[in-house]
Amino acid sequence: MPRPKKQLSEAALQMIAERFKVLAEPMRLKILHALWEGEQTVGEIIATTGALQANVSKHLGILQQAGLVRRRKDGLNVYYRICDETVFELCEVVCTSLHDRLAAQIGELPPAVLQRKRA
Amino acid sequence: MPRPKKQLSEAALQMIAERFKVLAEPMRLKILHALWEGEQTVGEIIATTGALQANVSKHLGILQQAGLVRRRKDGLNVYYRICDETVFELCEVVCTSLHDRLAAQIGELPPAVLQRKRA
DNA sequence: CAACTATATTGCTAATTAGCAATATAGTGA
DNA sequence: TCACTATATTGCTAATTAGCAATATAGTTG
Repeated sequence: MPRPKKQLSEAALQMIAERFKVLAEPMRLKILHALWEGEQTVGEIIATTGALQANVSKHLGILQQAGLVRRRKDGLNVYYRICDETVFELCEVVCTSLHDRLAAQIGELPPAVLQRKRA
Repeated sequence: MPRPKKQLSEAALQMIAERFKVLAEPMRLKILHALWEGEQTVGEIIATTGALQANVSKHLGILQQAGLVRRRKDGLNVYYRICDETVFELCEVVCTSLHDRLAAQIGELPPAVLQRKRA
């Protein structure tokens, strides 16, 4: 059955795609994940992610530009925190979708009759 | 207050980023939007989107590879339909987030005192 | 002021990819 | 078989970008 039509302009498509693009980098997801539990300094994020300082700084700039994180400066340190909670919702939806898809693919394979090894 | 820790492996981050990457192209969003109301042939999608045949075909291949759409062949035509409804949920969450962000930015500007023109 | 630390920026290179044009493939009908 | 239509694939080019190295900036402390 047909769905109700929703109109989407080229500009809207562009903006939506842009948001997805920001989230389409594993390192940025890693940084967001590091901020899951609360704000951190750049130095802490560097330590958590293992990335180089320049790259972390650039990614944080991109995340801030997209309005996903916020800066707070205190002395020499700069603290970043997530300011758009939909980030987590998006990742959760994607994770569920990926999980369902892989589970369905498993279901299409013949059942594993033999265990090759025992633990 | 700190959130409960959720573990995410590099492989998981990679897969999630990959999904976002597929959605990070306006033309692919346009194709998905065209399929919002139901399945369409490639020819119909070409007409709806205004893109060249080769590009539509390539994008459809990417969307199928990602498990977002399904092919059904009937004679000369190939019908595509969306097979992962989370696509719409993701776009809706993003739209809401973008809307909120822009509304907040408007709120930080001084109020528009004068109308430049009347309709 | 100088020396130090934390973060940001710039220049570069390699890899990815969207779009285009041309060609290939598959299904239909005469 | 041939001619035709719908879709897929391939080769190419231009644009984008992540990561790295080096440098610049800002804040602190002496």
